[in-house]
Amino acid sequence: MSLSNEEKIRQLIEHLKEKGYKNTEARGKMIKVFVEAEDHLKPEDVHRKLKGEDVSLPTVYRSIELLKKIGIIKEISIADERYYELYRFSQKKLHIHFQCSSCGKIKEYDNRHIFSTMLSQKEYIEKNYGDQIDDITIVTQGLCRKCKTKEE
Amino acid sequence: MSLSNEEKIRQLIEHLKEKGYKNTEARGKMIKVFVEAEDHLKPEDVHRKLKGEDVSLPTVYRSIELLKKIGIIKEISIADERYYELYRFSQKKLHIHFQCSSCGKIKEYDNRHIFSTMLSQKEYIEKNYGDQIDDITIVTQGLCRKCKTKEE
DNA sequence: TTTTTTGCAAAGACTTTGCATTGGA
DNA sequence: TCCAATGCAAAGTCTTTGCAAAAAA
Repeated sequence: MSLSNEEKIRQLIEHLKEKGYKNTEARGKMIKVFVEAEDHLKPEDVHRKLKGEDVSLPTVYRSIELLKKIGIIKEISIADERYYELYRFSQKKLHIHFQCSSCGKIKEYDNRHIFSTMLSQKEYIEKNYGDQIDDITIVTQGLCRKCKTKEE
Repeated sequence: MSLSNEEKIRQLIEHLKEKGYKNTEARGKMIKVFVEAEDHLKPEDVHRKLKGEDVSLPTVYRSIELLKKIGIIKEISIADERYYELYRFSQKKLHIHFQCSSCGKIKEYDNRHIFSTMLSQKEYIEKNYGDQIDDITIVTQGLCRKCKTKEE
């Protein structure tokens, strides 16, 4: 079963406090944005979603840094842009993104079969190289189905 | 069998000319840097390697853009930094990077078994989603063997 | 009250652009 | 020769920082 957004937000704010940081208005609002977005956002996107909520851009950057540090969100670099997305409560710690080099759209492959293969690769690497892998980000690029059709 | 660096450079310059661009000193030197580096470089790294060769930073950026456009190098984003590496002649069009979150070092997993699994995943995605995948970049993060040992 | 967090303005890092000059074919 | 490519300086982005004011605990 999955938690409601309100419950997730509550737990994340609890986590923030446990780590010794203050539960401020700006942080609460940003946590809400990430929980509700269920998507990867640029700092500018977060700021835009908070328009009229009086959260300055420097605060957005500072809070992103903090939320990242305590594991609430994670950073992904795609085509030299930084994106952030909810890390806790994302059942999967593995993200497979696709960016179409024609239309620029980014989507995510959410597929049980791919996931299980990737996780077995992770275990293979950990066993054979001795490194501990906490996070895997896969970015694929190419032509999406729609653009492929157009070009034919 | 693999080509010598000189031969690779020659062929890449040929490719440049075929595409209608001039074979200038700056471009030749940069191609040489990428062929010999066999590693991912930041624009600043390329510039540093050309110290004393009179290639300005704007030219480094402009040439990187060009070499990328004609498929000689490719861009990778790791931990919000842009890197570039040779794309042609890299037998593998698939790169699996690991960045240690403790010491920051970046290495590459170069392993036949992982590669073949990843390529089968690529085919699986292409068949099931209809997208055409030209490039896969995998960035893993965690603790490398050395740092893991230190922390224990 | 005390310490952390915030907004503002300014500074920084990295990247791109305009334009006159140089250089390749 | 003629157009493309380069260097320089300047302008743009995006991101970070110093500091006084405001807000949590």
